[in-house]
Amino acid sequence: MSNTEAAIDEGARDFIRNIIASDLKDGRVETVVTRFPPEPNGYLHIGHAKSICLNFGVAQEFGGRCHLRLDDTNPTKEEQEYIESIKEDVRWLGFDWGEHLYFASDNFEQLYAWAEHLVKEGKAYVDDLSPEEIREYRGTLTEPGRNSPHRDRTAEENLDLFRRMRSGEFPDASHVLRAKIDMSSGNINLRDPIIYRILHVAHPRTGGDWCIYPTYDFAHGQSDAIEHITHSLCTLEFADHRPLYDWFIEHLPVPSRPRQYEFSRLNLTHTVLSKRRLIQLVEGGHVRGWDDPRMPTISGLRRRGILASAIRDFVQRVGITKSDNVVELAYLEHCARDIMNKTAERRMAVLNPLKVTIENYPEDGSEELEAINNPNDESAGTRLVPFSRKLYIEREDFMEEPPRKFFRLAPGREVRLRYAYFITCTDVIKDDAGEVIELICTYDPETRGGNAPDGRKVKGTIHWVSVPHAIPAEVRLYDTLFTDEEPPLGDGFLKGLNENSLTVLDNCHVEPSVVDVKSGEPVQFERLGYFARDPDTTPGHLVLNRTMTLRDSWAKVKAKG
RNA sequence: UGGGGCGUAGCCAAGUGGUAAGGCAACGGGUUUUGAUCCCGUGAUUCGCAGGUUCGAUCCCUGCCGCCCCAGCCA
Repeated sequence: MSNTEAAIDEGARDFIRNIIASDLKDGRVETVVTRFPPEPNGYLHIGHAKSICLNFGVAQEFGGRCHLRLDDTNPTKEEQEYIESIKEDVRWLGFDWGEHLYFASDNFEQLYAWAEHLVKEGKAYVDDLSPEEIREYRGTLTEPGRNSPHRDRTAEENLDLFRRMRSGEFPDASHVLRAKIDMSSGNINLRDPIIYRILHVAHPRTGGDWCIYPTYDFAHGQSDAIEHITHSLCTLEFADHRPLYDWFIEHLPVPSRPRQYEFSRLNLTHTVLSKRRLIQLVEGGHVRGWDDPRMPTISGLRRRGILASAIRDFVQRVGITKSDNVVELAYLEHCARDIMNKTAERRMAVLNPLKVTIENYPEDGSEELEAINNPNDESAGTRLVPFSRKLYIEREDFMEEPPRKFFRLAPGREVRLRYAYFITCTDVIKDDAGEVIELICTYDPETRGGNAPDGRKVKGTIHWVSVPHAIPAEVRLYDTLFTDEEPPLGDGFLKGLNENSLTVLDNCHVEPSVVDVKSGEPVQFERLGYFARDPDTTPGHLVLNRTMTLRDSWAKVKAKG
């Protein structure tokens, strides 16, 4: 049995895959063709990742194909920069559209011809009502609309007017082309929807060729039909448009009959997932750009260090349904950690240094100790980490007056330095302000590698970096972009911004091998979390992003007191 | 008060007539040279509510309640 046959047979995972499997089984569809149709008016975010994984995933599973189509029908909002970022993000997520890169604007001539077809059939008319009048005539949610006084123009008159719209004779907003459907429909999309508007604006791809542009409703379904899309998957807010989508397919001589299915969009706690609001964060300078590691954009998550496989896993686990949902950020974090735990190599780094001198270690001595790169993957091998008399340890790993259950270093207490030796704190040096600035310790040479031949145990193991070998680094720590699970609604959402979403640490020290860390390949700093090289890194200045902390049960113990 | 969609544990989500999968979170416990990972254990007498059909209903019927979307010449 082929993979495709298996996919058809398998109890599919969601209602859309069920529909596709049965369409394939019944022979209603021979090859499944889907498409991911973003508008190039902003960067893609994790909500789009859900749609990308669905569309490309379904095509893969059922042996079909998925197109990338840019829905570029509104030149007032769209830009080339966004087109490039969309392609990059889809590719990075691991999907390939092959030869099938399309633009709605590729179809402008055909769409225009179809619009004329509707006009000739008496199914569309040119209206010269003002935007305000059109709104008034449309009625409300509970009251039907009224027919426009221009609704009954002859086909000849409409054709003439429509052609003059195209030729540029009229100013913006003076005329529109409307489908003639039903002004009293309970579905407002059917109250003679506008299908062409005049926009004297240059288009990123067609330049100055057009001054009239089709609306989403008129361009989308027909583009689907032209590309022979079989299953047009979109989010729930388009469900109301489906009758209109079907109306055009029925009344136009289109080459295929795609069907639209809707699923619910993804929502995540502690962030916002609408382009309108994301663009405000960028343009208002509340973040450092679309790819700021705090952003839920694909580019932000990538820069943060989150792996594409983690995003795919997350999206798959969350599932596809029609119910409204708000997924906890913790779920994404779990997926991110899960894959990094298995793949990320381990290193040591000290973020908030406290100096330690090993009194009984040779003055100018040093040595290299073997450390395991990934305890979950033996094939990752080992590396050598330099050790010497002067070390940095984490400030948090020492307490002068430790509470119960604190297993780390304290005066007179012995702990293990990971992969190195047992050390005992013998003295604490403070500055004039009483601040601890250095620890004097002794080490037990018998414990090299971290085990005592006499079988004695220590309660704690802490990480360290050798002072003379340390590489300085800037480390950026991130917290949620918004303080609360659900940011305030509407334009007030900026008030919910977390003031502490970014912390920059500029006195960090990492073991020498960290300079080889490649961007896009996060490493785990033992006991601290996962970190990825930031593109701000320069030859003399290493910049790291904390992708994700490790789970921290000590934090819970500490919180309880 | 029009049209469309949805309501299964804190969150996500299977199941759709035979007596409530799974994941995340949380909480216990074990292993551990990362207080990580890993492993084990703990949750719905109940599926928005109320009636009805049935030997039997989360699943079928009726009514009600709640939430989301739609009145851009945005997508």
